[in-house]
Amino acid sequence: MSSGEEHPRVAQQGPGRLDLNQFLPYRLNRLADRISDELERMYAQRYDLNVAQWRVLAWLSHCDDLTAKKVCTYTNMDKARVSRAVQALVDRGLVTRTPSARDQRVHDLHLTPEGAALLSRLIPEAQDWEAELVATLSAGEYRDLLNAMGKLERQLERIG
Amino acid sequence: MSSGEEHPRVAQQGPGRLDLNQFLPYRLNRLADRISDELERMYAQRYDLNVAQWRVLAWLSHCDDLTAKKVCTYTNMDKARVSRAVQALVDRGLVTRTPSARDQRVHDLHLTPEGAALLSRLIPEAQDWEAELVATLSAGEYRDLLNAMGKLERQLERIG
DNA sequence: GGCAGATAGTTGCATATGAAACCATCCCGG
DNA sequence: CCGGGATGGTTTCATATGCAACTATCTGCC
Repeated sequence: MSSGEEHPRVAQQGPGRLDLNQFLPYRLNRLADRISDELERMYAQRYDLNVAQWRVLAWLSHCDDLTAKKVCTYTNMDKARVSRAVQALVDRGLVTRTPSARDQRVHDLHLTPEGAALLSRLIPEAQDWEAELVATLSAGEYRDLLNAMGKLERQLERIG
Repeated sequence: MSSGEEHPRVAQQGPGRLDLNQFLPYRLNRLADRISDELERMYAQRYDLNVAQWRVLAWLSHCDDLTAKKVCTYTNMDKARVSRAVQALVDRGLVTRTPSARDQRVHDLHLTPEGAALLSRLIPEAQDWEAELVATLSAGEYRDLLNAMGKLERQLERIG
């Protein structure tokens, strides 16, 4: 760790050169990846959940009457990925999937008591960890950050 | 697209509930993923590059005398992934990999003229796209955003 | 000099993922 | 009604990835 340079020697700027540290997509990705890695370790080690499963559970805690399709749109995950995550959660008895009375194609997803119990342990841990992460930001900085991210997401919809 | 609700009905908050839209790791990941998806489409369609390959190229444009190890530490990518990305770039004649005179274990990476030419077309496109993305942010908001992200990264090092 | 451990990089293997094909159900126009 | 799409969801298949084992080289210590 102390052997190599922590920061690269930067070549002169200019056309055909890209300063990645000023390139938002790169910075955002690096940060998100590192955060994701940390949380993933937490879910995986203690609860044997992968990211997709965690997201499904989190949405189930967040809003009632969920379906796989909704999870796809909310989380931007592929429907195959969601399907497999839900399957794993059903197999573990954390979630129920029942065909909707209205539309037999749709399956309503719900937490089982076991799933709710697991979440009631996991969520506080995740929130504590997040609190520690953002401890260096003031309340205003935190608000501005979420705000800027919201603007970027809306701009993405416009561009894409 | 217009059929489903864009925003989920949110259940009551409380213990055991998690509002994902206020949960920074989730928000950050979703934003980074969406941006990444867009850029990936751009690299892939027009230049037949995947993300790992693009990152290696970008670092090569950014600083001279690079090695696979440095790419690993800078980008947080697995060394196998970097190795395969470099291999692909060498096969395509975009990058050279020569054993270092000092240490036969390390390989110096350099752009070929072809690689530099490709970057000189790709980088402006990426920058234009980024400019469009952040067009909704004021200069101050943009600076604050990068600043907050820097703080989070430093805090991550402390925590992890 | 020479062995023990570290380090750069590659390769083999198991798994996670996305795209596309597929199935079942629903909806709509005639 | 009923036939052609659309839609929710699953499965199949190819690929990308991470981990671990491995090779080759280097470094330090005796």
